[in-house]
Amino acid sequence: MIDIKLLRSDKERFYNSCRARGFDLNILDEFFSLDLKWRENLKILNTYKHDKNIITADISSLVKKGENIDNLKLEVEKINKKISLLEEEQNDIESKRNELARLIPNLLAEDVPICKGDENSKLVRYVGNARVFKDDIENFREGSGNSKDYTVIDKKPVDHQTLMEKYNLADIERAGKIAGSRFYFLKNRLFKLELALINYGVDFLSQRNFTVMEPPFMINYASMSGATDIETFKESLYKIEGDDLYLIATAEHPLASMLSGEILEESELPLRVSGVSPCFRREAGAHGRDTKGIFRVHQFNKIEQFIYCRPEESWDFFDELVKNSEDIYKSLGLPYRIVNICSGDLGSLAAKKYDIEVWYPSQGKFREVVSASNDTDYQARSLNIRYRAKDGNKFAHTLNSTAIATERVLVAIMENFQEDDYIKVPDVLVPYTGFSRIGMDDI
RNA sequence: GCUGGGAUAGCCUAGCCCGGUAAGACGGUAGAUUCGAAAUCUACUGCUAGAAAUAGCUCGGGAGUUCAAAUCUCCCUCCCAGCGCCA
Repeated sequence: MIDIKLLRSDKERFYNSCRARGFDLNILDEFFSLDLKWRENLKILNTYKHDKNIITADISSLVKKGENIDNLKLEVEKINKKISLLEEEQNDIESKRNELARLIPNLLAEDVPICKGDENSKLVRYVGNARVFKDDIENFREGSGNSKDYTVIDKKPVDHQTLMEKYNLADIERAGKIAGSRFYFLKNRLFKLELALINYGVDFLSQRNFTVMEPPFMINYASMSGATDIETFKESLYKIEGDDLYLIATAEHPLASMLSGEILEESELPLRVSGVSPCFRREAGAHGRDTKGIFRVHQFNKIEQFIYCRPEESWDFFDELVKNSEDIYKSLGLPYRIVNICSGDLGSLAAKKYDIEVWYPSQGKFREVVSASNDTDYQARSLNIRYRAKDGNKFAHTLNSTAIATERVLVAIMENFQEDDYIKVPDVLVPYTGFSRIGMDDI
């Protein structure tokens, strides 16, 4: 949620930011007209209530003296009628106004590239040495800023669903039978590789001062609505029938709402927490995209980084989050690029977002594996997360970033490290898997 | 799931039975005092509207009774104790 006082006092900034995002400016106009009416009504309402308070105080003293109060009662009754009439209108205006306010997105950071659609995000850097199929060279060079760090391969790389079939690593069909499309059974060494990835990620973040934890996989409406936006409710979230519970779409949701309503000591900040959880997503807007395999599924596992910090430090911690994630992909030996996501493609909570995209040889494309956002005070305000500063309580800043979305990374490992009759396991994972290859009939 | 107890401001706590301006410690900020600090004293110390004076709101959440609700009634959430069930 944006700062309503700031919105009133610095309209131009919000109009510019919203325009760059392609946000409907009529919503801002409507907000301001409702807010004006709300403030006018509030003034009137308060004078009514003041009048009433004076009379009830009189009644109180008359009652003590044992005198008659019937006339005053009638007067209060009249005022009460006026109050309840106006209050009804005011509540209506207030809830409409607040609903609109909740739609207004965070202010953009200054270095966010401006764009209308999606394809104007800016390359930050490319790192690694990608295996690029000879027909995909142009794609690669365009996506990597004309990098020369790649190796051409003449044989078309096999896609992950074929590899999973070949080495007996998943059962998509039966998952479809019992749950529907976009589900999977992970089997054998692919499943063990996932466990290894999770353990590796947990150790990795633990060494970088994150408190690692397993959060609740379901949270209530109040927490969810504070942690995310309307769009996510519509597109992503599963609701539990009969209970006030939603399945989390990322560990960010419980990690953010964990401290809702709390006031932190300044000395506790920064607070680095990490959550490992399954993520449940309806993928309502993704019909027909990435329908094969385990690339885009309704349930996947993810290790998430989350930081609460003081406002003046949040951009440093944004860099820290990106570096942590980047180091993970470097250590796995996966070629990736980092992209500064442009204004039109940014979620409403984020002031700025970097994606890390790994090269997928069979697709001949960089695809997202990490999303790192600085939500500044937007999320903290919705969740009422403050810290005690010298000059009063202030909203903290919150940041989040994927560390490892395991299914996406499994696909990347299979595709990037495929050999003719096995898949090579990244060296850093071998201590966790106990095997260095995935081949035929391996168990 | 059952029975009982509880939730008051940053924190601790009074008020509840018996309805009438939410009292008091602690902590925090500023000032006085001091060479400086401690101690002491004074003021301020939630939210909303307002340039301000000021006014309104605020006792876990919601509804009701009443001229008037922290206080009475009903519903809900969470915490504690005991019992029951359970991986």
